Amino acid sequence: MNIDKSIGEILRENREKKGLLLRQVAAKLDIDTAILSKIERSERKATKEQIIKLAGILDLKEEDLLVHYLSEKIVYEIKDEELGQKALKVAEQKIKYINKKNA
Amino acid sequence: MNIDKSIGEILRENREKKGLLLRQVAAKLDIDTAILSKIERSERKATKEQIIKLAGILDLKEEDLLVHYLSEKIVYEIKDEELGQKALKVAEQKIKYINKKNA
DNA sequence: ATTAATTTGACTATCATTGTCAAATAGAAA
DNA sequence: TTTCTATTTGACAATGATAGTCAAATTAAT
Repeated sequence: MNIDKSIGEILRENREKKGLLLRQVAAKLDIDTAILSKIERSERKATKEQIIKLAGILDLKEEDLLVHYLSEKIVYEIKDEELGQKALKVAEQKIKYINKKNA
Repeated sequence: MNIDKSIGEILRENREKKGLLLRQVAAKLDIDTAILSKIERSERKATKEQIIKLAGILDLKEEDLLVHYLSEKIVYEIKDEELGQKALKVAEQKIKYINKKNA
């Protein structure tokens, strides 16, 4: 998994690799070109539905793209927090605990 | 760290341990009693500022309470996600990467 | 049975997010 | 250059989520 690239960069690279225009991809997503431009430059966040559609349009593995997307949302939420790293570790434990309980 | 208790439960336990009423604590937070009641029963989320104040009012370690609070927000964000656990791990790597870069 | 404390639910206010649109800029091709 | 197309920018509107108030209903303690 590409830890060092933003999801926006990945989307742009793959769109260009396929020779598609912002306009064309935006049309398939049923949004304005401006938004997709912003998503690719990390100025806006995509929605989950858009990510799923983009995986289809750009022939990317949906699961990978979603993991990337979700992890970016998590990072965004704690990026300015002193205690972010600690909170992440505790969150992991909590999730494990919840999953165990519901197993 | 108390993985198995919600932050609401911790707040309630410690409020009662100190013999304080919802009304009294809510007044110090400058919010309606109803909200604090909901926070303690996990029906609403507190704000970061409220958590900080509560640590002071209830003599809890601010850092611990904040870590609990942040981790709960993270868990909330991915609790319904199939890929939540994977995303968490990737988020950790990304944070490490970011911190290394800014070191 | 009263009184005080908490809970519930309907409602409002505020704020973040998602989107549109049009104008500005950048890039290619003539 | 000019011209045409693609992308970017920024102001604005619509929507949705979050925080809050208030009053009535419920629960618990005297």
